[in-house]
Amino acid sequence: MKLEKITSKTKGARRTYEDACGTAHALDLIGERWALLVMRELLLGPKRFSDLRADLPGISANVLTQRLEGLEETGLVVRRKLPPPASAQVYELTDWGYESEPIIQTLGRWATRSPLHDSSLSLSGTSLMLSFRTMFAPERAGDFVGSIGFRIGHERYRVTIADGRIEAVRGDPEGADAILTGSAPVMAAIVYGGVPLDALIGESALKLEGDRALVERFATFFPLPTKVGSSVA
Amino acid sequence: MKLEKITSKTKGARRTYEDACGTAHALDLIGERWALLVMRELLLGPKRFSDLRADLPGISANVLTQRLEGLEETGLVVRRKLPPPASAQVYELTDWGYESEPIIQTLGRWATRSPLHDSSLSLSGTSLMLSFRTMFAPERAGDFVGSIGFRIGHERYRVTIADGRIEAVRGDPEGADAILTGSAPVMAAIVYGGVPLDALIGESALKLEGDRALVERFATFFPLPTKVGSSVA
DNA sequence: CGGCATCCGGGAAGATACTG
DNA sequence: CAGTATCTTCCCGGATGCCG
Repeated sequence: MKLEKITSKTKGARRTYEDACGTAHALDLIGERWALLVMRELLLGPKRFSDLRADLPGISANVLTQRLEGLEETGLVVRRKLPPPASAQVYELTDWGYESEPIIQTLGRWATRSPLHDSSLSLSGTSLMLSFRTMFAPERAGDFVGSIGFRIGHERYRVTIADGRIEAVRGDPEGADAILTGSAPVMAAIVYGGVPLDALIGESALKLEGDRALVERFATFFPLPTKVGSSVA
Repeated sequence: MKLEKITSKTKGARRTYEDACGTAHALDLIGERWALLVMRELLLGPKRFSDLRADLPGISANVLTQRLEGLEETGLVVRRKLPPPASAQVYELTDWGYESEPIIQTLGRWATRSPLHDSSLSLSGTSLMLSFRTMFAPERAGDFVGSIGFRIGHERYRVTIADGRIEAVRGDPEGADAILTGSAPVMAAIVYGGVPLDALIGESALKLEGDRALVERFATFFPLPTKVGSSVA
C-alpha cells in the first residue's frame, strides 16, 4: 500500500545547497527554521520534549519532532532514556553538537549590534546563561572571584567567576555568594539594561539573597557592542 | 470583510522568532534560505546581480531579488551605481555586513567535521578565498613569505602570506611569486585534498606559472579538522 | 502527560517564461 | 543584463487525535 509514496521520497530527500563550501554545508545541517535554537536550548545539558517546547515559544510540536529527527539523523542529537525512577526520555547533544556553541555565540554577538534588536522580548534561562558566556569581558572582572546562583522558573543555574574566566552551568545554586530569583528578562535588565537592583526588588520582580555588592559588581562585567548607526561608533 | 487580516500584515510582517536572545535575532536577520550565502559572495567586495546568480548555483532570480531587498532593508547591503563608463549597478555589504565574516567562518570550520560533507561539489572562487582565511594555520607557515595569484574563471585573486598572517583578496595576480589558473574545486583538491600538482597539470586542469616549490609549501598551510567518528579523534 | 501521525491553510521557495 | 510575472511544489504553523 502506497509503495509509490515511499519510493517517491524514500527518506530524507532534504533540500540542500549542493555547494562544497563549508558554510553552505553547515546550513544544510542546521539551516532549517528552529534547528539552531533547538541546539541552543540543549547546550546546557539534556532536556525533555516538553521542556524544549516550553523554552522555544512559538515552535509547534510537529516541527519540534521534525527538527529532533533531523538533528538525530545528522548525528548532532541523541535520544536517551533516563533510568527508572525518573524514567523519561531526553534529548542530548553529541560531542559534535556541543561544538556548535561558538556558532551560537558568534551569531549572538553579531546580532547585538542590530538596531532592530528588541531586548524586551522573552528570554529563556539557557539563553541568559549563554549570553553570559558570550559577553563576559575578563578585563572588566579583574581579579574578581565569586559565584552567583539563579532561580529562573523551575530551573537552577550557577555562574562562577575566577581567574578572569567564567563558568555558567545548570545546577544547584546553594552555596553561592548570592542567589537571584526572578525571570530571565529581569536578570537581563540588570546586567544589560543597567536597571538597579532596588527598582526590581521593589517591584517584587526580583529576590536577592546574599552578597548584594557582589551582584552589583557582577552586573558590570558584560558590556554590549555599540549599535550600528550609533554616533559613538 | 477580513479587514483584520489586511491590517495584521499590511506590509513586511516578516516571520520572527519573537525571542530576545541575540542568536534568535541573528536568525531573524539572516536566517532565511540563501541569505547568508548571498552575504558570503559579497564578502570580497561588491558584485552585480548576475555575478551573484552565477556564483550561487541553484538560486532563482526572484529569490535573489527578495534576499537582496531584505538585506537592504535591514542595513546589511546597499545598492550602488557604478560611475559611467562602467555604469552598472552593484550590491555591496555595509560595514556591519562585513562584520558577518566570523559567522561564516565559524559555520564553515564547524561543518568541515561533518561526515556528510561532500567536497566534490562545486565551489565559488569567493568560497575558496574565505576558506583560506578560515583554515590558515600560522604555525604551519612559520616564517614563510610569499604571494600567489589565482585565475578562476573570469575572477582574479591574490593571497599573500607574511609574518604568520594571511591576506586573501580579489585583485590583480600580476607580480605574485606564482600564479595558478584553473577551477576552484581543482585548487581545493590541491590544498585540502592533497592532490599533487603534477597530476592536475597533466590533466590540463591546472596551469602553473612561477615558483612551484612555493606553491607546494603553501598547500600545506591549511589543515582540516578531523571528521567526527574518526578513530583519530 | 509525552510523543508522534495526520490533515489543512498560508506562505516561502523553485522553475520557467517574459520584459525593459 | 537585471530583474518581474506566473505557476507549482514544498515547508511551516496550528489543530486534532491516537497511543502508551
